[in-house]
Amino acid sequence: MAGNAPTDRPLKPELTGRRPAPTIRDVARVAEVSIGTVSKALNEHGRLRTETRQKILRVARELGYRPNDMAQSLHRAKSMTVGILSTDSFGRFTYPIFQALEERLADQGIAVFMCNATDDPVRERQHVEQLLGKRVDGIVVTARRSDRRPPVDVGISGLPVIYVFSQTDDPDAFCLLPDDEGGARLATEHLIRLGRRRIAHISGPERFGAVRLRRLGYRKALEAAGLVAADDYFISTRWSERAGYEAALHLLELPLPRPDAIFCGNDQLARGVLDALRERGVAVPADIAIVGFDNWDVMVEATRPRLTSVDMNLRALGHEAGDKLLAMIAGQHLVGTHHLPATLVVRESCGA
Amino acid sequence: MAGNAPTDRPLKPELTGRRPAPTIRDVARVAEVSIGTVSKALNEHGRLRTETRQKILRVARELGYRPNDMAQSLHRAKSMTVGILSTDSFGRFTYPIFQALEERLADQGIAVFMCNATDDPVRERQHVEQLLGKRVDGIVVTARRSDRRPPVDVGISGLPVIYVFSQTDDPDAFCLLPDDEGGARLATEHLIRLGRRRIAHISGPERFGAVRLRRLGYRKALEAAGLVAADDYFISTRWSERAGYEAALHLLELPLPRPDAIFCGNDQLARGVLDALRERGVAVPADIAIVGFDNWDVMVEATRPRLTSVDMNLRALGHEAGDKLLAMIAGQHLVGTHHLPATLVVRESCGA
DNA sequence: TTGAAAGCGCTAACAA
DNA sequence: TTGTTAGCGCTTTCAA
Repeated sequence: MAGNAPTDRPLKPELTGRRPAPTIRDVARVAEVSIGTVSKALNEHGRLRTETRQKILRVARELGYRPNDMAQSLHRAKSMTVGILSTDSFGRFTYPIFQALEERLADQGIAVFMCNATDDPVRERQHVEQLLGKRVDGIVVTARRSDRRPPVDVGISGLPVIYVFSQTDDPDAFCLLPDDEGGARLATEHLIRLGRRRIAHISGPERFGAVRLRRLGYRKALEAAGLVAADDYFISTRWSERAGYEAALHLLELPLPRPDAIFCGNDQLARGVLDALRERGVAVPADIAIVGFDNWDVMVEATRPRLTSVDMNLRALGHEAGDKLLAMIAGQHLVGTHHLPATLVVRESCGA
Repeated sequence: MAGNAPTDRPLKPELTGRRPAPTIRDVARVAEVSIGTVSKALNEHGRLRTETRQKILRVARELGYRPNDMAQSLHRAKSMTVGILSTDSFGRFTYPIFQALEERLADQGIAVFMCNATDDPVRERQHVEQLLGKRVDGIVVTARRSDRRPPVDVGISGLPVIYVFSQTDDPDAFCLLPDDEGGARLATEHLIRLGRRRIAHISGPERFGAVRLRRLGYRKALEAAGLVAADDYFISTRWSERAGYEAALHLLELPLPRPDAIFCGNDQLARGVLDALRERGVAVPADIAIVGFDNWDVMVEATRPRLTSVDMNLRALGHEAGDKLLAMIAGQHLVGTHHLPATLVVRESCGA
């Protein structure tokens, strides 16, 4: 055991220049103490002679020792990792959620596996299997939200699963969503408060739950104000600027009284609408006020006038997801669907 | 050791409903064979009596056994994981790279840790430490590309690091970038081929390497065609639609002959330019042809006419990054900066 | 064809 | 105050 040089066992550079990470054993050998003692020193556990502790810490530093998480995890039966399973190919919505979630978990020393499985159940299954093999402490599921998705099957593991920005049928599942209905209500109420009475609504395909909920919020706000939501004032179309453009032209040609406001199901639609109105010489917000949904910076700042829009607070959603997942990992049992409040960000397009 | 029921050791549901994953030991116990035999059966190694193998596989399935990757990794000194370190807060560029990379690595059974460290060196350091602790087999670094970033310090580990869509000063580093210069050249050459002679260039802030390289490509193409790049024809501004709008107006007011084409450093600028031109009654592409950069679907499809744009092929970049990282993990030693070809996607805005 | 046991790197309980 | 050792779950060599 005598005082071996640090380069004793492992540190011979291989062909690749890669070298095995030093182990606690290496530290013990160099510091001329037992493994248990090193462990004690590093984890600041029992009592040790200051001198010994110092020496161990010094050696550890010199050797570049860093405990092997896998070995630790094996021992603790806690991997300190979670998996994020996503089926959103684009990432515009899920990326902010990712970020916020990762931020929250990283604070607790938990690392995040990113798994993409765009529209491919087989791939998703492989990912889940892999995550189970890695003994993740929890799984987060996000999705493009056209519809409820089938639940993720984690077998008998009882592993915590949380659905964010996505929903599933399993009544025991825990789902976290933005408040589409509330957001739509906020937008509509704001327009009403500004004196608008003939408020139209252009939105995406009705198979999206979000579309149905936003329409619901829009309707409720109108009804609460004693206004009617004329059927012709609602248009369901694609989620694109061009669709918004066309829908706006259509609205202008209706025999109905012309709307004095249009609440759009997303910012792209709103932008198309603005485009059409400008082309037709309709003043925004003077003649028609516009409100969008998503508060997507690229869109809302580029329109003229800048676009008032509903913000789903995706980062808050991600943080909340992180907190809840941590709670579940800690043993709490959460179920049901929860909605996080949206916010209205007022700019010039609504004439506030 | 006699035939114990499957529920012998672990499977009592805890308070949380979580139960420890069955181990190979559990399988062995239930199947009434030794651990080594189970291992052989599962890994299809040595020769076993078919009967025994069948039984083991059946028991494993019934118990929901799945090998613990951490234990395997510990043994093999290969974690089968890599980390992605990103400082791109927005994700528009890095997300497609992520996806493609993850796809490639997942095919090899390698899982990806996602680490975000937007503009925070401390956080980045923590992430690197964590990844080292997890004994990842490699690290991928992506960044918002305003400038070269300091190299990631992986200590003496000799761990493979690859910089994608980002660059560092370390001459031993391996960097993978889109070919900004080549992309710009493609765009400019295309305009020249269409007969344009007075080609302006509006781009982002010059501190971006991409801006300098794209300008270089633009210039080289002009020079190769015997044209001059008038200094007034180059405008460096912010990366926004509004900036593009203003720059276009500025160009129109120059005492110079009016340009007959504008190559823009990104699609947002191009969109602002289109906006300005439409407002001024300048026909696109008849009077002025426009080409953008990024080929960002949301932009290129929404403009009228639709926008011709340079595609950096980010997914290809991600795939290539995955392949190269795998090669490095396998022991190959790669250095230097490599550029992946960009493509010109022709639409109506250039009058092809 | 199967079993036993060492070892991967670490922690923690127990001995000295 | 320090050392020894039994595991954590798995693979692999060597024995039986």
